[in-house]
Amino acid sequence: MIKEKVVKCECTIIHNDIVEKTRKEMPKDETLYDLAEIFKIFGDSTRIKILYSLFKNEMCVCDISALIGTTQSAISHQLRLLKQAKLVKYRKDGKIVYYSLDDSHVKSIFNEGLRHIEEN
Amino acid sequence: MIKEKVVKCECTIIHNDIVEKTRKEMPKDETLYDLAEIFKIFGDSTRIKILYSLFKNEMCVCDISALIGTTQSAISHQLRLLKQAKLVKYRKDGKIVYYSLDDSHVKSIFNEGLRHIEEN
DNA sequence: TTGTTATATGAATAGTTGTTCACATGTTTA
DNA sequence: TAAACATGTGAACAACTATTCATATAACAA
Repeated sequence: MIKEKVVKCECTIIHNDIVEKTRKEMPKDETLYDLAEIFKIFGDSTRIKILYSLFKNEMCVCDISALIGTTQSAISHQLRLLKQAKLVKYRKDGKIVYYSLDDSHVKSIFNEGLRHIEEN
Repeated sequence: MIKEKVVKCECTIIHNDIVEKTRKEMPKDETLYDLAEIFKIFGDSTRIKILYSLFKNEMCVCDISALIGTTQSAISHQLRLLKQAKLVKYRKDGKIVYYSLDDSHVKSIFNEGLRHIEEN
């Protein structure tokens, strides 16, 4: 016996019109990937805490780790990701590095998220 | 030799006033965790695509997998997560299950995210 | 210069997660 | 009833990720 099961498309398109209509309305794949990338950044409580820390004041790495209660190293690693995502910026003053928010949408995105939580 | 290095707090709080002020303004930890959980859900392109699929019409599992180009099984697993996060709801019609959006904030959150992308 | 402090970073590790595969469940149809 | 079909789900696996540890870098202080 060569093959016991017939290989078949496991899925039948039931509502072809809706599928095609929706396909045309979808943003292009690249956009959706980028969108997922940004939310992936927000999907970690350490990073959320870092961003919240910076809502009103700039802070140095040391301050942030003390505030959040995590290793300086861990914070530094996460700040690198936030930098890459253009969510924070920094300025150096001697050996101290001050980080601050670099995006105006973070607050509104967080607020929308909070509203979802509150309703559930 | 028992210990070569002296264990020390690796971090000095430099700006104690800012740290304390910020600590008081932070949402409580539980809220921040919940917030991260929601964004974690949005942080996957398959789930983003599913949610976008449902922006204008309800769709059955088969339609969604055909549209997105992923296994029915993978879609089904992801729909479970979206259900748990109360982002989608469903209705059954015979053996067909129709899914639809169950949250009014998804669109505005996505739009804010898109605005961030457009600026970078 | 030497020691100290603030921050960055590579490597290793443990934990998490998305997909696949095989199969179960439940519904419809012949 | 048996076969076909839509969907759900547990287990396994591969890929990814957050933290830790050790150490590097760079600026300052003595």
